[in-house]
Amino acid sequence: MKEIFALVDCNNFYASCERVFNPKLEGRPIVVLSNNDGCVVARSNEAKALGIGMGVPAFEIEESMRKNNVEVFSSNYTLYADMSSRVMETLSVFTSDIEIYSIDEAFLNLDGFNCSLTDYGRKMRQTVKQWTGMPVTVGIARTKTLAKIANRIAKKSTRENGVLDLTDSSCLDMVLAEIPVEKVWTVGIKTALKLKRAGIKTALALSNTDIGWIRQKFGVVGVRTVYELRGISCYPLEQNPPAKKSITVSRMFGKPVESVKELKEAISSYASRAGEKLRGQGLAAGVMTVYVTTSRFIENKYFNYNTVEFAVATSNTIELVRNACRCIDRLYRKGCVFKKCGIILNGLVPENQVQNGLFDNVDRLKAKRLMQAVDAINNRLNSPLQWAAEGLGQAWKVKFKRRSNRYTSCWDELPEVA
DNA sequence: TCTGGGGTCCTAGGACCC
DNA sequence: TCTGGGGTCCTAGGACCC
Repeated sequence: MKEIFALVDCNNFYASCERVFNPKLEGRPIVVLSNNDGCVVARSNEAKALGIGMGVPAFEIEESMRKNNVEVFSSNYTLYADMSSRVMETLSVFTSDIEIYSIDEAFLNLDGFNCSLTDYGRKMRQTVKQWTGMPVTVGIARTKTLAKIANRIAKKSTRENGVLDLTDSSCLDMVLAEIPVEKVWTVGIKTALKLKRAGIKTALALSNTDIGWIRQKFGVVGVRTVYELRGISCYPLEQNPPAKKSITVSRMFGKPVESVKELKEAISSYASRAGEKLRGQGLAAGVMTVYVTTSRFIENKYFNYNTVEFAVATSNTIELVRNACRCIDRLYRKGCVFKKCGIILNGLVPENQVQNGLFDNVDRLKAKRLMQAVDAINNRLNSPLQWAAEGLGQAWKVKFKRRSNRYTSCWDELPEVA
């Protein structure tokens, strides 16, 4: 039996989140910036119309944004995460076969629905808007790749009214002929360049390419993409996402770091956050990698990393912090101006399946109780506890100068009605 | 002065074994 | 002591996604 996928995608998600709680922003150009207010990560349609590109460094367009009265926001991840779960919860009313693909996208299986899929898509769209305030677009097709394309067209064309069903469409070839090959899902910048050099410029041309040639030049990923464009599904709906294979915490510094002391404070803070993530998912890590780097944009770049293997997989913050600091001792180089460091945890295993070591003399039960107590307090009270190793001044900490309120998750920041 | 963060999958090549 | 070849496992790096 052939499948039917719907891709529901929030429009300009971060920008729309800001608008939901601030109606004055309706019709205004909005831009949301990355950590440290570094570069543009989301734009409202009005901002796109002004020619503001995705990923552009904020300092380059400061002047033009001021001139055009663009509303600028720092990222407010707490707000976005909460809005995301509201949208996903609403969507799951329409089918339980749902895959949350990213913070602002979900694939739904609409197989076997005995109704007009376009009407059903419109109903979803209206309901999400009414219940959460979030505008979404729906693309429907036989494969995930084609659903992505349907969604793209529905977003661009006002005629579709936010929903496009390409299932068994007689004009699929015409549609694909209009899609530049670099806009196809899984075709990135490098692949697009190679394809274009071979004369393949549209999604239609790609779907008509010889499979053997694709296999040789682009491996199995390329082959899957071609099949998906032909309507043969290669990527099933993933309802129970597989367990995480790695956990990363890394940040650019709010201000450059030159001392080993500050570097250790920062890595301690990230290690602590990584520990929270581990325990939140019921996992323990067997391997830890710490890295440090100077700016990518200078000569004499310095990047280096150090990896530690734990004899017994751990989720104990004290152990993570101690080892992360030892890594910093090995990585630190005097005279370098560091811009970023990070910690990556690998070898993840469920906490209750950790292999104990023969010569392990750590009181793991005691450590576990301590972590549980810390997590309980931090979860309940907006994270008042932090480790001494994280330091007090924290000048390196990420800057969010223009952050909006956490309207939905913080008592002190609820929206007020005058 | 100012350029994000967190993931996954695939492949090539080296190490190692038989 | 010398030789060939095939298989597996692991890892680093590339490419991509949002």
